[in-house]
Amino acid sequence: MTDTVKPRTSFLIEDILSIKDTTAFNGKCCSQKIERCLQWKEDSGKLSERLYPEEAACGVQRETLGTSSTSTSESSSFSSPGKQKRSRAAFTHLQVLELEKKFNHQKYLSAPERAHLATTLRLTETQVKIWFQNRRYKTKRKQQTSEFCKNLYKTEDLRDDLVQSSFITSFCKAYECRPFLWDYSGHWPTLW
DNA sequence: TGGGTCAAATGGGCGG
DNA sequence: CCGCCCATTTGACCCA
Repeated sequence: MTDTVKPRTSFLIEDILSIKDTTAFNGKCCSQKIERCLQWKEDSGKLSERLYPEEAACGVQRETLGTSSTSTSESSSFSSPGKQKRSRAAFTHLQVLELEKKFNHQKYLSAPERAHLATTLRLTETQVKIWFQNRRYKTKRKQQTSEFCKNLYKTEDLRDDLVQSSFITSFCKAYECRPFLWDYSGHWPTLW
């Protein structure tokens, strides 16, 4: 895996505005989702099974996961036909703690290691894989942001100016959340 | 209760 | 085909 950083994507205003419209359920994905769902069940084994509402809408029944996902939303997500919601497991503190511990030790897991960790934490292999993926991305983004802000302070030489430095701090936070919204090609960063 | 934030999950693109 | 990165969506939670 390389660590090369792709150039930041530039978006047109229309692109940004259309983002919300791209999330409608796409029927074409159905068979693919069922496949994923079956993979999920395989991953889960005896420990737990979870199917997404979307798959359920395709004729597959859904069960709960052994993590602390709230049951209120679980039941409500099926009460309104036509509107499918995906469920989102909230990992327990212990699970996160163990994942973090492992991540601090190694950023990438081999398949056997992942399987072992998944069994230990009562998670699926997919969940562990995705968690590590997200964690690496988060780490990288944080690193990029701090690097970026360091340069910003340097170039603007505003370390002693309280008002402007607090502006930069706010900007850095905004940049970390949604870097694609900003254009930093000019003297000061501007929204696209 | 609405807005902000966090993080699990999705999906596209890519490389091995 | 699988795992990765990346960007994004979205459910859950928190707080003013």
